[in-house]
Amino acid sequence: MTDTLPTRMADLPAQWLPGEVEAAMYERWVAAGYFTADATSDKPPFCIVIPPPNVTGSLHIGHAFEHTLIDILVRRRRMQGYDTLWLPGMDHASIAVHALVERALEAEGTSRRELGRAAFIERTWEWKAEYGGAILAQMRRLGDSVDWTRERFTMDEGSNRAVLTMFKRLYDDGLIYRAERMVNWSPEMRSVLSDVEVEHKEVDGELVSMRYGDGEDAIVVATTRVETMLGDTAVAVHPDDERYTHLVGREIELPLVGRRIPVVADEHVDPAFGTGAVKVTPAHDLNDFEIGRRHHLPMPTVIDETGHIANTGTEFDGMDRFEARVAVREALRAQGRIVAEKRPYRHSVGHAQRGKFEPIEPRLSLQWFVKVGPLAKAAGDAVRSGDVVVNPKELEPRWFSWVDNMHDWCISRQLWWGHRIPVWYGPNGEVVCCGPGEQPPAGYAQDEDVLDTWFSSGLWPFSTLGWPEQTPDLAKFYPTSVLVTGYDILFFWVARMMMFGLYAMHGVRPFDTIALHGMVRDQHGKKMSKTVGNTVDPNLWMDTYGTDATRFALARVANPGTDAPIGDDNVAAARNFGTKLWNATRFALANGASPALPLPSAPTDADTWILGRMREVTEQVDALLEDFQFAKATEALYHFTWDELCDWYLELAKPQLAAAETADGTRAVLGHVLDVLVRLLHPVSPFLTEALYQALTGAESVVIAPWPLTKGPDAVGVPVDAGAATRIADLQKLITDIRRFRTEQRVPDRRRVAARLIGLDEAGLGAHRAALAALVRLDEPEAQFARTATVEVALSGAHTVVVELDTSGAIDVAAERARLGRDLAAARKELEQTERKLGNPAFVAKAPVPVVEDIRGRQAAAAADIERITARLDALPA
RNA sequence: GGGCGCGUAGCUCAGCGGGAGAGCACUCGGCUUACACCCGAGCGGUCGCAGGUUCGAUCCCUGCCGCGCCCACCA
Repeated sequence: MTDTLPTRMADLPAQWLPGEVEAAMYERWVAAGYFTADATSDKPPFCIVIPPPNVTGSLHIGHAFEHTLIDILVRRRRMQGYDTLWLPGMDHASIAVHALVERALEAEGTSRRELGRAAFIERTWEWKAEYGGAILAQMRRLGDSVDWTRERFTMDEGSNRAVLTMFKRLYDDGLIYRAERMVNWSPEMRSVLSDVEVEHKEVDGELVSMRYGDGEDAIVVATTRVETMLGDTAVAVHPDDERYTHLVGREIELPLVGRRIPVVADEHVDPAFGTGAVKVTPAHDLNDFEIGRRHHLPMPTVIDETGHIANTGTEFDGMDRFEARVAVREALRAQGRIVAEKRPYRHSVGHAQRGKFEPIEPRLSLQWFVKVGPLAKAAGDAVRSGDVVVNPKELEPRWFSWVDNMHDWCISRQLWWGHRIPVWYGPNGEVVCCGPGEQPPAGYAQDEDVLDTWFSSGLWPFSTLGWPEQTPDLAKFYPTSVLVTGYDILFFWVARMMMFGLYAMHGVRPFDTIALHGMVRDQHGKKMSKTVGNTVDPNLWMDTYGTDATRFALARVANPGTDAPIGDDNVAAARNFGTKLWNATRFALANGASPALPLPSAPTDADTWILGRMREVTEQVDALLEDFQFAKATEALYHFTWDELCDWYLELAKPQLAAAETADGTRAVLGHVLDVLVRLLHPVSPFLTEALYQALTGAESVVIAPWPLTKGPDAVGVPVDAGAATRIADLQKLITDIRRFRTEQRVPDRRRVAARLIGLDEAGLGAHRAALAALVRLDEPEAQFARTATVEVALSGAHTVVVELDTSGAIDVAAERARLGRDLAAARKELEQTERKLGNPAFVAKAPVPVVEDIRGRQAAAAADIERITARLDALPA
């Protein structure tokens, strides 16, 4: 036996292809230019734009998951003859980078403020270069077939031009404005956050009721943020609330501060909640801000940008907001003004999603906004009209609820890392917005703030293709084909790309399909988190089980829009699968299999059956991948390979290879099926399949091999032959039943048993005598044959094969009785069920004829089984 | 409060109108010349509960119980 594939079992206990082999393959693919797209070719385009991770310095499992799914799509399209372009843009993720760099600086004993703006930015570039290189290497290792030559960074020159162009256009169209609004303020970042960056979470707080005013003027209000009372400028009640009509319009004294504040009537107040009276802090609460606007109240800011009390003229100035909460409460208590306290009081508080997850502070401040109305409307309409498809469709309502109710988008950030807002202020209050190449008049000062990360990220589908230049890439690859991302990022990124794409590209969608995947979870379906310690490192999996196994395992749990639970066991199973395929191919090659051989003109049933299944599976996998059903496609390949090809065809092939008249045909079929299988598997497990494909075919690379077709002259496999399929199914049943008998009779696996097969020809299985003998270790009966046991197997078409065995000795009657007893019970259950149905006149009258016929057939078979098994039981010695 | 979804074998999940499935785990037997990362056989489920539609419901409808996620300015 000559192996053309090495047996790696001995030297590589963990995985088939060591990292160096994978790396060498990857280099070869890159050098051969397989990953390079050509905008001038006439091949159809397939383009995916994606942000690689570039923040933590290590490939996160979520990114490994997403990249695997994208690469599967891209590799399949490449094999189909598309010009594939997987364009990596580099995310600058300003807030996260800012937070991480600040932390790094803190560890070095310095700070952003000490460094100054220019030095901070320089330090950030260094930091990103350090981590960026590491992460790119890890992504290449994952096998991503990315065109790295077109890598774009969102803060490079081209990106800056795109951002400036976009900002200027929106500004000139009146879609960007500056206003003083209630914003989500992060005291830690000292920056504003957009609505989507705020995560509401239930926390145990306190609800404190306190009395404002005295005597007749007394009115009780409640709050969860006592410290904000320092900024109160009114108390509001419902206009129809008779309890308070006498107070409306009067002024009462604000405790601790001593300011006189009015009692106002406002529809917003719910008279049924609490006392029906609300304290109003217009500068630190959105509702209060609206009330303040309606009643022209002053709006003093009493919490500064660092989260400390300020400008109240009280002893609380300079106190942290949480310290002040306690201090103010106790001061009020000292005055006897605390009426009630509820603690703990569960309520929802907004937290900064990035950074340290601290509670955000609503705060009135001057910021830049994108007027989102017309943009969001277009984004909704694009999906409504079917121009853009959301997959899976169940997530569409989420999309609509978001884009149809979007608030204006706050785009300014008080950070130093990011695109700076291109607006300059003149000495006399002039405001100019400068586009690319434009210079502000001398003496003007640029706005200090930078843009939200998602402003530049929203431009990716076209900025990475060269926009605003009219490049060949842009002409060919826009709109891009599909956006693959997690549902968690639908609003952050996808919505922004959609709005900006439709706006900048004159109504042309940025992508045809939004394919949403779920989040990777641990093996128990729990969310992965660093604090719980259930995170997994894809690099560790690649070390332990190999890249292909890691990719296969990830794909195998990827159902659209659904979370993907995965653990070591899944990856080990995927590794085992690769091993199985590897060994099957070794066996085939050692026996001279080759796809170059002509398929046999007189195929056996097994040949016809496996070739028919090959075509079916190809059709299935192709359709499933087209529909982003990665898990099902992978599952189909797994079961075809293991349960059908390896467990049955390979075993049936052994006697065929031993017989001269079928040997060549078997070699051809084996070669053909493995060739197709390896090509179908390549998008999922690229490295393993490259090795196998080259060994099988001697061709240059599976990366550029044709994707298997099921139609036309190059269709793989053969059309399904029902006759062959039935005969193989019968053969399998026969073999399984005899094996079951052997196991239960404790006939040693290795021992050959003489057997007489009756009715084999009548059942159409005459040709399979040799296979049967080989697979269940039967010998031809000889002169001294003495039947000691009989196994009867009911097959299709009312055929029964009787197997008389000479087990040379008494059989275990009890075991045989138990086996037949189980069969009898099953048959009786079947008979009972079918008779119940057939006994129902309504069923016979109303059910479709084929269904009734099917039940009749099953009833007859069950009845025959019972008779046969009963007779067999009776014949057993007592 | 609104929206989406989920409760199926010990665990994680497919199936979604006519005979209960997979992977892992478990039991028993095997180093059978591709593979012990393996082979063979097996155990294991009133398909959350209650109604309804239907000849027929794990599958469709309604309600309930339990759970998850997203959105939402109620002090």
